[in-house]
Amino acid sequence: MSKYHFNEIERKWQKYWAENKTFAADNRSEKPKYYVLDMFPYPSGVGLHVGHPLGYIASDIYARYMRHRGYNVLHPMGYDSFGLPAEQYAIQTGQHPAKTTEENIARYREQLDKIGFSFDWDREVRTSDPEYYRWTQWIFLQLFDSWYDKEADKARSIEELRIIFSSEGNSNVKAASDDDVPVFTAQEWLDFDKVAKEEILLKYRLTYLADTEVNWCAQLGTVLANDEIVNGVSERGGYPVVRKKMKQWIMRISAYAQRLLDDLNKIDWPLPLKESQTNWIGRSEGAEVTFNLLDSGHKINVFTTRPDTIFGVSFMVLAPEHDLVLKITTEAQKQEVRNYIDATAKRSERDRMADVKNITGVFTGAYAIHPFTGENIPVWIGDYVLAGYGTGAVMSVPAGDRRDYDFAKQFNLPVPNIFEGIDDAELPFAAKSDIRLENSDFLNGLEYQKAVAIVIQKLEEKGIGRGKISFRMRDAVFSRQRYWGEPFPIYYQDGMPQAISEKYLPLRLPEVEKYLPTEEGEPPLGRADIWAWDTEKNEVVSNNAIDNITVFPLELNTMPGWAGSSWYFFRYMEEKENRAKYFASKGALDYWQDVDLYIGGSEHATGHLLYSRFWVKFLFDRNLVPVDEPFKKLINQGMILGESAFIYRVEGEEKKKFVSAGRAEAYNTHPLHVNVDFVDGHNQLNIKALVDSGGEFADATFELENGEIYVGKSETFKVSREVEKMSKSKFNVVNPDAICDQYGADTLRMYEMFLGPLEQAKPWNTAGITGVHGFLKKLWKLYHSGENETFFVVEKTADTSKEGMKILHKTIKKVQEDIDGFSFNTSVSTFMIAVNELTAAGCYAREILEPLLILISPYAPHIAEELWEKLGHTESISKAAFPIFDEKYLVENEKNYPISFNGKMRFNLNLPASLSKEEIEAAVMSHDKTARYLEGASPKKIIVVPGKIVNIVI
RNA sequence: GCGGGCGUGGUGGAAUUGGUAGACACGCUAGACUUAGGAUCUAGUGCCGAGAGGUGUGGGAGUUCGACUCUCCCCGCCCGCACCA
Repeated sequence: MSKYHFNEIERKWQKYWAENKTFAADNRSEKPKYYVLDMFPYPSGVGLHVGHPLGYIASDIYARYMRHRGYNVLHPMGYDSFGLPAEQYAIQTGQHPAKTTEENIARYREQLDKIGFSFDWDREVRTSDPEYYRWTQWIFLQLFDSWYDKEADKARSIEELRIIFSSEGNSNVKAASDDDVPVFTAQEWLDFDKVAKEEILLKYRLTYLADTEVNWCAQLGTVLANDEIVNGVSERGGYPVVRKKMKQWIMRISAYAQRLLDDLNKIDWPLPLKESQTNWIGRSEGAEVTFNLLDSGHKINVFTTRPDTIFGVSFMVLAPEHDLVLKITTEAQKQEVRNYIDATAKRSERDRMADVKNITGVFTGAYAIHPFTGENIPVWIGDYVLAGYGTGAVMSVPAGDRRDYDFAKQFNLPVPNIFEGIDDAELPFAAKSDIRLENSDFLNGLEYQKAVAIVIQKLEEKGIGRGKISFRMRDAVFSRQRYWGEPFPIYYQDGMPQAISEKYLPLRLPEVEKYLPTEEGEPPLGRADIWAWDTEKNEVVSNNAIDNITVFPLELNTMPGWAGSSWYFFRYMEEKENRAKYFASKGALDYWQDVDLYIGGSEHATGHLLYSRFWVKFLFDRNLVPVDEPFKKLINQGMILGESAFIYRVEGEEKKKFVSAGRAEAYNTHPLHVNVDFVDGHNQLNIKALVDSGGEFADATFELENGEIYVGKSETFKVSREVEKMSKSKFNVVNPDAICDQYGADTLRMYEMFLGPLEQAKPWNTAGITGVHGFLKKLWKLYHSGENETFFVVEKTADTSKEGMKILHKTIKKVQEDIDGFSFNTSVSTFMIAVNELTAAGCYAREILEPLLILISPYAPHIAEELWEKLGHTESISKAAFPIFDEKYLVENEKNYPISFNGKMRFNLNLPASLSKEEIEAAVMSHDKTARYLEGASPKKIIVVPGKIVNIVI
C-alpha cells in the first residue's frame, strides 16, 4: 500500500473490530468504569442523514478517549423500535410493523457500521423485542404495585398500604393520591368488598386508571395529539375532531414533582434543559383560600401566589368547567352562563390559549363573602381561568394582576388600589419588591414577604386557608390507542384492572389483520381474536373463551413511546446471557451505576429526559436500582441544518420553464426545492440528472446562464443563504454513506466535529470537507516518503529533538483540554497545526509519531489503526490504555519539553517598583516562573509599569 | 410579558481564561506544475492606506498598567415557557 486508500483501510479495521470484539465492555473489570451513552434512534425508513451521527461521533470520540485513559468503557447502541411511522406504514400497506422495523434496523446498522463507531453491539437493545418489553411490562407492574408515601417521601409497596389500612384506616396516611379518596377506619376497610378495596387502592397506585378527555377523530379512526388539530379539525384530511372521555392509564409523576425539581441541582446538564424542566414542573408557592358564598352555603377554593393582595380582591372568576358554576348561578343568569359554557366547550384548549386578546366572561349572579372585610364579591366565569391549574378558580386582584385588571376594565368592575405610593394610572402593579401595602387592614405598611407570612397565619387561624405549593406538571397519560407498542400486562375483572403475574411475562403483542382501530372506536388490539387472559392456565387464550369467571378480557391500549426509553440505559448494563433473568442484575447495576455522559438532542427535554428521571427515582425508591438520577452529565448536540437549493419556475408560462438563479429576477417566478444531490460545489445544477429523476422536471425547459443552470440558495433574493432543518420534502438531506464513500469515515468524523461547537446548530456545507480530507492525507504522508508515499519512514531510533517533542507535548496538552471540555472542533485544528509543524520540522521519530496516533485515534480511528500496525504493533490501538494522558506524564513533559509559545507569551510578575532596569532584568531572568520558558534566551522586551507589574515579551 | 443564552473578518470558528485579537479551515487573489482539473504545491488575505502608519471584537460608559474576556446601560439575534392566578 502506498497512498492513503481510506476505503480499503476502513473496511479492514471495521472487520477487525467486529471479529475481535474490540469494544466489548467488561462487567467484572478491575478498571474504573465509564458509561457513555447516545440517545438511541427510532429506526425510520428514511435512514440516517449527516445530522444523526454528530452526537454519536462526539460520544464515540469520548468513549475511545476514555479507553485510552484506562477506563472500562460501556458504549452501547440500540433502537427505540416501537413507534408511529412503522404503524402508519402498516396501516397503508398491511405490512407488519415488525418486518418494517427489522428492515430499517438493518439499514441503520449498515450506515452506523460504515462510520466506525466503537459500540459494544453484543449489548444492543430493541424496545420492540419481547425479551426487552417483557421488562418494560415488569416495571409497569412495579408501578402498579406502588403508592407514594409523602411522609417518607418515597414510593412504597401497595402491600404495605393494605396493612396500614387494615390496622388503622387511611386517616393518617399522607399519600399522593386522587382527590376523591373517602376517609375510612380499619374496620370499614375490612368490611369493604374486594371490588371496593381495589377501587380505593387504584386511587393510590403510582399508575392508575382515569377518565381523560382525548381528541377523537372518527374518520381517521384514531386519537389525535393536540398539535395534530388545526382549527378544530384534523391536520391530516381536515376531519372533525370531538373531545371524548376515555379510560386511560395515568402515571402519577406529580408525586415526584418536588424531587424532580430539587435533584436538577445534582446533575450536570445544560442550563436551557434544566430550565425547560423547571418550567414544565412549574412550582409556585402561595396559599389556598376558601371563600364562602352568600346564601348558598357553597365554598370556593382558590389558589393564589399573592395572598398579600387579598384586600384588593374585587371579584372572583371560575373556569367555565368548574363544578360549582351551575350550582351557584342564579336563575336570571342561567341562560347566559349556559351559552357561554357551550361556546367555550367548542373551542379547543389551544384556540382558547391562542386567543388572548378577546376578554370574555359572564356574571353568575352569585356573590362570595370576603373572608376579612365581609364584603360581597361578585363571582364571574371566564375562559382566562384554566380548569386544570390550581383549583380552577381565582380571586381577582385587578390592582395587582394584568389579567384581572383587563377583565375588570372590560366589565366595569372596581379596581381598588392597595399599593402605597402607586397612582391609579400606574395599575396594574405586579412587582413584589420595594412596595408597601395600603388599604389592607392588618397588612398596611407591610412588604410582600412579611405580608404573605402574616396573611397565611391569619388564614390558618380562621381555618379558611393555608400556605400551599402548586405544581403545573400534571400526571402523564400512559395509554395509547395504537398497535405498535407494549401491551399492558393487565386484564379486567369486575371492571377492575388486575395485574398479570410477572412470572408469565412477556405478554406478547397479538396478531391483528388490520392495524386500524375498530369501528366501535376501540384500539387496534380490539381486533385481536386471541386476546383474553385465562387465570387458570395463565396464558393468552381466544376471546371466545371469555366467561368473566376464569377467563377475562385483556387491556386493549398499548404503552406510549416513552415507556421503553425510560429505562433502556439499565438494560445495556446487563450482559446478553443474564438478560432473561433480570431487567439488569444487582451486580451489573452496582458496577455501572449510572450514565456518566449522555449525548442527545434537546427536543427530549420535557419528554424522555423527564420521564426517565421519574422512573429511575421510582426504581430507586423500591430498591431496584442503586441511583436516583440516571444521567450524570448531559450534552445536547446542535442540529445540523441542510442548505437547500432552489430553482425558479416562471409563472404564467404554458410549458414548464425554469430559469437559472441569476435570471430569476427578470421574471415573475416562484422558487422550488431541488435535490441537493444534483448540485455541485459551485451551485451548478446537473440538469441531466434532474430531468432523469423524472417528476415535474421531466418535460420542462430551462433557461441557462453562461451555459449552466445555477441554483439559488434562498427563496427570496433578499437573503443570500437559507438553511433549514434537513427533511425529505426539502430535498436537502445529505447522506453520510456518500461522504464515507467519497472521502472516508475518518474524514466524515473529523469534519462533523470541525463544523463547529458540538452544542450549536450549524449548516452542513460540503465545501470545507476537502480541508479535513487534505489533513488526513498529510497525516498519512507524515509517516511515508518517496514518490506516492512508497516508503514507511518512521525511524525506530530515537530522535527526540526538542522541536518535535515540544510540538508533541503542546498537542497532547491541548487535545486533552479540548476533549475534557467537549470542544472537539478545536482539537481538529490542533491536529492540523501539529501535522503542519511536524512536517515542516521533518520529524520522523517514533517517539513523536507514535503518541500522535494515540491522540488522533479517537477522531480518526481507522487511519490510526493502520499506521499503528505499520509501526509494528500487533495489538489494536483502540483497546489500549496509554500513560500520555496521565497527570504525571504531563507534568514531567512540561518540565522536559516546555511548551513553546513562539514569542507570543506575556506574563505578569509582581516585583517591587523600586528596582532599577538592570535589577528588574536580573529578577526576571532568575524568576522560576519565567526561566522555564526563556531557556537562556533573553526577553525581547520588558515593560515595567508604575506599580509592580512587569510584562515580558519573549 | 417572564426566564435564559449569544453578538469577533466574506464564512465556520480560535484566543493559553485579564496579557501582541483573528489560530486552524473554507472562500478569495497571484504564481508553479500539469493534456486537463473542481487535483497538488508556494505566497498573500480584518478594514483604511501606495507607504510609514492608523484603526478594529454590536453601540456607549466604567474598572485596570492592560479588556473579545469583568461591571453597568442601550441595540440586535436566538432558545425555552406563556391567560399557570
